[in-house]
Amino acid sequence: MERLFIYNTLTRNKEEFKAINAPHVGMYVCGPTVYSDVHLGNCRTFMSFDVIYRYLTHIGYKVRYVRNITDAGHLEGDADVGEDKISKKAKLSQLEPMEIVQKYTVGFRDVMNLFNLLPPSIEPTATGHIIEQQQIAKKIIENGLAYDVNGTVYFDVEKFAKSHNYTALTGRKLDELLENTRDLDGQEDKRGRLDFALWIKAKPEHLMQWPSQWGQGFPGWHIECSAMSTKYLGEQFDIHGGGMDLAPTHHTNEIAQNIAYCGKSPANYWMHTNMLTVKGQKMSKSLGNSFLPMELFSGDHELLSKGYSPMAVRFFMMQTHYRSTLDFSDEALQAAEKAFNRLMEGYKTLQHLQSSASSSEDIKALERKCYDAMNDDFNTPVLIAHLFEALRIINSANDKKTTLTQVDIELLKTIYKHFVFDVMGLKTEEEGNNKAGTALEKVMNLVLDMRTKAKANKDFATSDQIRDKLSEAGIQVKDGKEGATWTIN
RNA sequence: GGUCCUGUGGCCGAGUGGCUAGGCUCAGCUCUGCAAAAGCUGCUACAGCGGUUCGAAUCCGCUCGGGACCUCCA
Repeated sequence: MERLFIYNTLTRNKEEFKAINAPHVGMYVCGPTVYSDVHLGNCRTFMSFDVIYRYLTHIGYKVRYVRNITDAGHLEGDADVGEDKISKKAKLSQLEPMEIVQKYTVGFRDVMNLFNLLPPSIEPTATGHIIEQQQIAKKIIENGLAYDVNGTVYFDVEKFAKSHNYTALTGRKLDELLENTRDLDGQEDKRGRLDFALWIKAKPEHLMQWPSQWGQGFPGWHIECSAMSTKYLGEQFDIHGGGMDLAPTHHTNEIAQNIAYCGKSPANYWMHTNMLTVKGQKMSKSLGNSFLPMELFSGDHELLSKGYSPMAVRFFMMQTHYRSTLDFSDEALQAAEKAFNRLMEGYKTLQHLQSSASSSEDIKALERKCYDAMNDDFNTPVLIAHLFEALRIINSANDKKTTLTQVDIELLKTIYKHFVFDVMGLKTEEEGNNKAGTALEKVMNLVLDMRTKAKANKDFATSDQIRDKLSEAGIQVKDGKEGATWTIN
């Protein structure tokens, strides 16, 4: 198996990946809160973990990938006192909370599908695990690290910090956190300013609430992940992931909960993806600078000159390492779209490449470089650089400027299959070639054949007319050594 | 204000001590009836100042700029 190195937020270092129970790997990623459409920033995180999931699988691991759906408990506004985000939206829309959940869950899955993300092994919901969350809260109280005040259960951070490193994930100093935490209204019940809720008492008008030993209420945000990761992956598993913005609060609290619950820190490797930015600023709903996937596909956005296909966008994201910020712009998207199309054209060219007795290129070494790139903390930009080297070789061979044996041609096909399609999850756009596609293929062969004859007769007026009219129709003719080919622009 | 990250050529974006990333754009050449496509070549950068070193984009310090988190957030 490949030697894989992963950057671990816990140690701030790249470490060799060792699975607890190889070849099995448990991976938990914090999923979306389904109270509105997912924006592109969210998509980037899930896409990054999709590649991680795909690569782990590709090199032979059996991965159980759990990504939750947060459909309750997530608060609007200030910590622990606001309304449930989903309830709030439901009231505005005159809908049942679960209608909101259903609508945006379906929408989320549709978008993930368009971006060609593999579905996780398990996609559990917070509302489906109320009992488990209550049990964890109860156990933490028994262990003396949480307390119940008027129907709300708080985690005692300062008490926990006496015996454990509360800030292990971020390396911050507890004193500084205590100093810098603001006073918030409605939290008089808390003993410490860093304490957070495991279970929250519901007001009568609160739409989503469940009975508990502390009265009617709903779960705090962080506890759902503790409950679901423990249930499906065990008290300790391999990888826990999420966006970088979750590390200081959500993940820090999650680790504290797990330790308080069972004495064990849940994951060995914590992975965090960086933010998608617009003009240097984090894309987020609250800043109002977010893009919806559909706006991107249609081009219906003031910052876009045109629409972009899901695969062009996916390629765009792959060009940047997951731990770097990625700035989103029309210009960068156009460049990515072009590069992506060229890469995909290369695959077509590869299908009818003629072999030679010997190769002038070392394809095996190229394949090795691709693995090395991915083994180095999933470095897709470097992988892409190598794939463009492969593309150059393919095009050169097509121009008869380099030679390839049949074995090397097959190896190039394997590289494409493994890295472009399986690992990066890209696919050709015109999938689903139906009857119309086949018919077009035949028509184009006929038209290009006629043009070739016209050229042979030096009837350039006719051949140019065919080329120009096709161009107007969005079909580009490319003359090559072996005759003409075409693509739809 | 505190903590942390970051500043690469026209644009996007890898790279952490010596050996040209890559993509897009632009210019030239080859091929071509012409064009496109493709290939080749060129534009060879590392915010500024100082230091460490035989040698720094890469390490250290300072200055300036950008960002994240500290409050819901992928």
